[in-house]
Amino acid sequence: MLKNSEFVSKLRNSGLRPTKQRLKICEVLFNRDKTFHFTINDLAKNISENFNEKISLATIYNTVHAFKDKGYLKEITISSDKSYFDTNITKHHHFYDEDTNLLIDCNDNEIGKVNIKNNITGKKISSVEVLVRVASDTQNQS
Amino acid sequence: MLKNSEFVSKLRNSGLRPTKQRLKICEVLFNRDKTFHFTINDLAKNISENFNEKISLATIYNTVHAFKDKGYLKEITISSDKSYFDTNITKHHHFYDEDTNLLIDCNDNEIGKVNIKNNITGKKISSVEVLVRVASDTQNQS
DNA sequence: TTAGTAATTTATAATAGTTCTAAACTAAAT
DNA sequence: ATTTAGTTTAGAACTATTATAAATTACTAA
Ligand SMILES: [Mn+2]
Ligand SMILES: [Mn+2]
Ligand SMILES: [Zn+2]
Ligand SMILES: [Zn+2]
Repeated sequence: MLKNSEFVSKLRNSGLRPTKQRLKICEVLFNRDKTFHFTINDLAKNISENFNEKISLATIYNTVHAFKDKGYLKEITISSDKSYFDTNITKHHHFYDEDTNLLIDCNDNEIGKVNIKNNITGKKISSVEVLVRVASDTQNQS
Repeated sequence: MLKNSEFVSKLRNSGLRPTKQRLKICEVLFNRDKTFHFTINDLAKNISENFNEKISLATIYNTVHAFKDKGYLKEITISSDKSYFDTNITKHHHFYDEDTNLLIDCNDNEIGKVNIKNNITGKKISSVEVLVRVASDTQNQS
């Protein structure tokens, strides 16, 4: 629930010029109560259907990647043919519903802390992500 | 370390005809001591460089997917632009070295059991996968 | 064996997500 | 105002993957 002037500052502070396109994307992504997951295609469709503005696909890609680089979005990879982005940038895990293709955040009461006992020598852990795939109880095992 | 006649049975038992191409792919994938991770491209290159046989890319895709469907391979998705396959079909987790783009299996002494306290109602867990991204200790935080 | 058939392979086209290009446009600095 | 560097854009290019449809091969049953 941030307002326009806050987005302007946020962008300026990140070295990104507050253009009309970026502000619209900020509004769509960050001006809401709850975080959510989206694909580039979702976002493009959302903007073109619900607003008069037409933002080119290239700009949507550029902006989403810029926001990811600045740490305002996280990227979640579930399958090789689609990339999901997450406006929840806190450390958390996911359920992936294979029936609906929907990503669902895990709370700490759903997945306990992952215990990493040994790491690769000379390397630093940059992230730890758990993906729990779930599917409808019926129609299993092909 | 399986031999040719074993691959023939394995394929027949799966309802797949033991063609020259499938047997060659079995040999490359399964006739070794240790499991490993590969991309379709790795596999295609491996076959074309190390053997006289020329297997079309379409057949490599078809075969790898057939093997995955039969449970002889697991697919691991790390980034949206490349899919990895794993000849280790046991439940296990991975380190992903962002410097070298290499996947490394985790042993149970490296990552403890993931504790899933609550699951989505009406859904069955089909897999639980942990991916630990690691990178060189120097040159962090862009 | 020898057809007959269904499965498989293959080259190639098509598709889809994403990145690149280079020209037009815009925000900020002087 | 003018300049400059950053940004947007349409469209081309790229890349991984899937689809197509004709040729080939593996199996079946006479
Ligand atoms: Mn793709
Ligand atoms: Mn792609
Ligand atoms: Zn999330
Ligand atoms: Zn593995």
